[in-house]
Amino acid sequence: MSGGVAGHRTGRARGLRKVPLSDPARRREVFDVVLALLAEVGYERFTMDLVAQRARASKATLYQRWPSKAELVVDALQEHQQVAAGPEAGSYPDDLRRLLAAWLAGWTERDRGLMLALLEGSRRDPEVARLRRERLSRPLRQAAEAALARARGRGEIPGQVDEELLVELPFALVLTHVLVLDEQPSPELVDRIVDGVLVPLLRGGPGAGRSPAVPAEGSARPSA
Amino acid sequence: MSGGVAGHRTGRARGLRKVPLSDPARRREVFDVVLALLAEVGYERFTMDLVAQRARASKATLYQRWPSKAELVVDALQEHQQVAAGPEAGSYPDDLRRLLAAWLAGWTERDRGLMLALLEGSRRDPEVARLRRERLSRPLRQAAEAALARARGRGEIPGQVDEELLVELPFALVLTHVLVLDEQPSPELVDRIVDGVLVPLLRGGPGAGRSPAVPAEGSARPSA
Amino acid sequence: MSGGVAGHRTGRARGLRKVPLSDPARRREVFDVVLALLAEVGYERFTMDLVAQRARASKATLYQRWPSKAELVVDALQEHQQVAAGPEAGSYPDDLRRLLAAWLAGWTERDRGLMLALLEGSRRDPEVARLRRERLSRPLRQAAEAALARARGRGEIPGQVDEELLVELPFALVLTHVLVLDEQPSPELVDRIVDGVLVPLLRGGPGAGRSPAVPAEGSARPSA
Amino acid sequence: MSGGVAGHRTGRARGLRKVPLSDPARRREVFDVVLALLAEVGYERFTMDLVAQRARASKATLYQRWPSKAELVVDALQEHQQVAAGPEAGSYPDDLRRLLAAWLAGWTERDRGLMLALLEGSRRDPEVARLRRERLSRPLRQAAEAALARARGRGEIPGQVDEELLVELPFALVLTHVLVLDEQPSPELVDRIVDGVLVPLLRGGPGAGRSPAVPAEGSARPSA
DNA sequence: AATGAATGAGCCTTCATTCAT
DNA sequence: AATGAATGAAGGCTCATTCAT
Repeated sequence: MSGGVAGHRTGRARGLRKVPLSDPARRREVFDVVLALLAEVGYERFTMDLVAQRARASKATLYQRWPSKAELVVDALQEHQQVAAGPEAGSYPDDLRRLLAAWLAGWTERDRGLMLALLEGSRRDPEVARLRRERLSRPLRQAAEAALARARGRGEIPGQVDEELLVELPFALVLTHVLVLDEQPSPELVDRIVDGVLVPLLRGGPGAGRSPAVPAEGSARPSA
Repeated sequence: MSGGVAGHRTGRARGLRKVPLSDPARRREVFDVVLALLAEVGYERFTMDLVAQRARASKATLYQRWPSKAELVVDALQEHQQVAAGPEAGSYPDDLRRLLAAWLAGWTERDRGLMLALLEGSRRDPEVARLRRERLSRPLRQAAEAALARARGRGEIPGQVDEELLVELPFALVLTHVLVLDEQPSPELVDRIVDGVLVPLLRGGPGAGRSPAVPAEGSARPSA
Repeated sequence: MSGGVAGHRTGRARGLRKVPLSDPARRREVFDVVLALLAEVGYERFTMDLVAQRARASKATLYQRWPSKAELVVDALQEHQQVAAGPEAGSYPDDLRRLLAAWLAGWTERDRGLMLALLEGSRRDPEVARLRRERLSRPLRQAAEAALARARGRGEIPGQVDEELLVELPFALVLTHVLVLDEQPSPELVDRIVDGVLVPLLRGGPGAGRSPAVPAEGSARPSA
Repeated sequence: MSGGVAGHRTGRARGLRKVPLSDPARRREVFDVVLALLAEVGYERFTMDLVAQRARASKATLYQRWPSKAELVVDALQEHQQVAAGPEAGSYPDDLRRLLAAWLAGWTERDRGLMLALLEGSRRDPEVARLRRERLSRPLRQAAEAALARARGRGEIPGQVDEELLVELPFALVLTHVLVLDEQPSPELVDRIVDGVLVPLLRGGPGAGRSPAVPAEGSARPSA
């Protein structure tokens, strides 16, 4: 009664014991379906029928565990959140490089769609909106702010720079690339953001921003 | 009472003269309803019934002018976009300040929702996606790139700066504030972006870069 | 203000004087459109919009002349009827051969569809049903009955033969081929009916049915 | 009165226990409604709403079992068809007499309408057309052709007779009476067809044709 | 606890018909 | 007399949710 969840399609016509939704693995299975669907079609076109079908459960069963579509979505989203581990490098740019890399590392194709679904669902369901803020924005922001604090301590931040925007900057750029430009975020993008924006931005300050590999301009690609 | 087969409905509830949709003012009226609705509920939950109701038209009438929901939306969006007139100030930061200010000037509460609806609709309808790129993103980007070209001509852009990201930067920050942080964009935000990010970013000055007149890349075209 | 109707599409963008529906040629033009449409899509899917579009008239104009879709259809059908000229040959089979040939001669692709439309429309509109009986069934039946009377006079009809069915026979076969088998009626079919059914049927009788070209069996094709 | 936002509708009007569509009897019930409706109004005016109403089911329920109107119609028609058991009498006329009697035996008033609906639906939906051919026309035709083969074996068919038309003949006459003449088919009609047409047609006897055992053409197969 | 089945309330789109010019 | 435009009433199909087993 727990066994490897085994979500394959290997002709499970009849001979599969029904796994209750109370089983954590089964739950995860459902969440996977939910997240995949959200990413694929967005919040509004996400239907309980689709979930039931793909998760090989009946809608009634789903409704027994989650009282509404909104709650199922929120619950799935909640579980999904992986808090980025706080990095600690020697300089703000490098801290950010790691932070962003860690953030993007967990991204699959679907997270791009999830991002959109999250924004879309926020309008319909305040709970989704809260989740968006708490789970997506805040942790990253906090990690970035911690890095900022360290940088400030080291005197890396020029006085003229708006610190709040500085923190938002990298995420804003990634978001724009993902949402508006339909791009899949890449490690190169991280480097371009750090070397092409953050480093120059911090240069004027006391700490006179040191930057590891400075690739002049454009879509630089430090080959090592 | 309760018999009566059909035929009641005391025509034209509020003494409103029938104004044809061909009338430009009436069209604008409908577009206003469409945009407001889009902003309120998003693309999927936007219904023709709602439009008809609010615009005091019949669905059939709407369908006479626009062959589908998608086309009505696209048409309304199209009409709505006012391309910001190309600013021309003495410095890149000031150019951008004007550009952003012009962009945000037309923003009402609803434009946040519109932005989201556009993103949402893009996934469902390729036509909406195309529109978003061509009519909404491109003009802004071009204006910003023109400003960049002039700045480059003046030697304002340090060589290390990633020019593409530089162009995206201000918009990305606005977008983030609007979409993710639920903020209404304000003139102060513009100033913070310009003074707290752009200016410091460009501080290195010409010396840090290369010769003043390098048209590097993009569709930049030095003023001749 | 009458001129050759000229129903071509030769770029009649603007420069075409509006021809009133009172003009007989214009009426015929409309009827042509109606009949073509009926044949193409049947009675139910026939729409006033389609008529208006193809006839380059406005629906309101059509409604001015014909108070309803049903009446337009009926009127068009009425005009369309060409009464088959009564033939007069030396024998019943030859009479029928001519009669059927004359009937089918006027058939175009569209008449097959019209036949169906007529049956379909009969259910909805009693007037169409009446038309069907009066205009389609009766004239043919009368011509055939006249031929039968002559044949009877000549002693061509064996006593055992059911005369009513004998009259219906050829039409029934044509109808079946057209409606049920989706075939376009051909001159060969007429010969097969006359030589392969009528002639043998009359053989036993006093007149001992003479038949011009007797092609043994199957889909005979008298080459001359 | 007139206030109340929603939620009235005193459930299940007539104390009808909810019987699932999976129940065969319930299915038959729905099919009865479908067939009756088709017969009454034809294919185009047949609506899912009407079916739902009369069958006391909800449209959504119907759509759960049948993915489209076309499929519901086809399914109902399919179930309805009872292939006439192959008769086997001593002579072709008697064989046909039985075949026709069996065919018409199941006919109710509504089958006339059904026939029309089938013809009508065939134009709109190829699936209906296929069904009509395969399920309705073919079985009859095959039974008739089998009878013909036996008759041929017995030397009943005069050589001059067009065998294909001979097979179609009785059905064509019935169809004409039913569809064009608005008659309800009666046992008398069968006798008139057999005695007044078939018998005289075959009177010439074997001598008029050729040797008794000529399997000429078609899918005829002399009884071993 | 899981599920097959049912359903009210829409949603997009179309059609015959009527107005106002 | 002709037409551009408007519209109530459907019609096919879908979705979140609830029953009954």
